[in-house]
Amino acid sequence: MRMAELSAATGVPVPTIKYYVREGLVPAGRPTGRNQADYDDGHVRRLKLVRSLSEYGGLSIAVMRDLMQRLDNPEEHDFDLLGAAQKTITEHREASPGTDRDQAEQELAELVARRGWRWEPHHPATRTAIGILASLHEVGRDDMVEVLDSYAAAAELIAETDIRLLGDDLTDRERAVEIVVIGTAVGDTLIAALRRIAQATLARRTYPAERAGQSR
Amino acid sequence: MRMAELSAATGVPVPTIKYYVREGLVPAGRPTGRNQADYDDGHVRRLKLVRSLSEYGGLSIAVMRDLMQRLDNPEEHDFDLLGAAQKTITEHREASPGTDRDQAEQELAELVARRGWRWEPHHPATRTAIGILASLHEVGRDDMVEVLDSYAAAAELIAETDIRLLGDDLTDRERAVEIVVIGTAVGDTLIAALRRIAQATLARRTYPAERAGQSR
DNA sequence: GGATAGTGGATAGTGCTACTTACTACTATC
DNA sequence: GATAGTAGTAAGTAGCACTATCCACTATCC
Repeated sequence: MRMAELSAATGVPVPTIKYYVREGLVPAGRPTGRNQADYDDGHVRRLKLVRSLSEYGGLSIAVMRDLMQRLDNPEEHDFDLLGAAQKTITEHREASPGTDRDQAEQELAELVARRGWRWEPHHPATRTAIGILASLHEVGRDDMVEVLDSYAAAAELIAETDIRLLGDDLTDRERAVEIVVIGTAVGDTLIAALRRIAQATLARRTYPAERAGQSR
Repeated sequence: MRMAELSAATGVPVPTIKYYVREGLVPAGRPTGRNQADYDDGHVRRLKLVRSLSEYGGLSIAVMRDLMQRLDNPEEHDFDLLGAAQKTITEHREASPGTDRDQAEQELAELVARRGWRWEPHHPATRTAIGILASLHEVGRDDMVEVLDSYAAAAELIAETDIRLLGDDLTDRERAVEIVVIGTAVGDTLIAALRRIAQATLARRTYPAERAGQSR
């Protein structure tokens, strides 16, 4: 397969493919001559993965490069790989200074204890959650912190599905990482979309007729 | 309150506040002289809202300007406002051409019917969900589409909490929009974070010891 | 009462990201 | 043998979210 065919098979413009190869997101083709190379289904697959992660997962080129280099490096242990993959796509944003993060941290720790989850204070997701809780207090939305348990129950339901999807077969590295990465990054967007659709329905049910939280 | 105090109260640098005022995200101060103006708690509050939405909600300046201008316009009907707010923060991304969107659309419509939700084919969240489903098929993750019902059940749980939070009192416009906007935008990130924390726990339970999907 | 730091308002510049364009020397194909 | 395409590389671009600099003016401290 030549580059034009690769481009046609994926819908990604040729210069963009060149850019991705340069950035290490997609492996180079197998050279067949001084200025000719051969691409295969693996390239098509990888390219579609990159597009999905970028379009629906919102991952940056730099994050994806990290991920793909880990994936292409056979030295990396499989289970570290999955954990690392999960952490890589969880960008940690520290709370703005001046915020009361201690109270938020304690609230989250208590929630984690109530649910019987593991408390991992340095996990980027933990740091993000703490930042959000602190931020919600700042903005005066303490009521949202109070219903945290409801959100946590839903999150656990989602996570159970995620783990079920991963299954037992972790022998295919590329496949396993794909499951984790797509499931997590694209899954976030999917869940957000489903949430909005459900919201629209429930809003109409709660505030019927012209009172509904819907235009028109 | 002068600009330096407003900056100190919110942690937002003075030039950034000026930029936000220029962009219409924050109303100008009440002028008290040729080059002096007065800011109050409303400005502090608005500034914190903007920061939260940007930092944790990932909203762009342009989207927030839209939102804030709606909020500051007394012509807008309250319930339209809420629906519009929800749609504004849901960026719709159309599927890349060449993808089989018809099949994905039908799958989603069936899911919506199974759950008794309203089918709103033009809602941006619907369009996004269709794009994701098509994309998942493209990447060969059909198994993820199969467990859609589990995700939808969790999404409904979240949406029920959202609506409960909104409550009955929709008289305070700014407050109601804040609830919807923060709840939705920041809530997405919060749920994503909780999901990852739950995943880490469940992964360890499913793949114990060194097999856990966690590095160290 | 005079130095100094700060003010609102405006324009221009910065750093970053994700591509695009343009170019070169070469090659497959009609 | 003309033409379109190829790999590889360097330079350019568009958009975003600020940030810096400037201006005439003003509040405040010593």
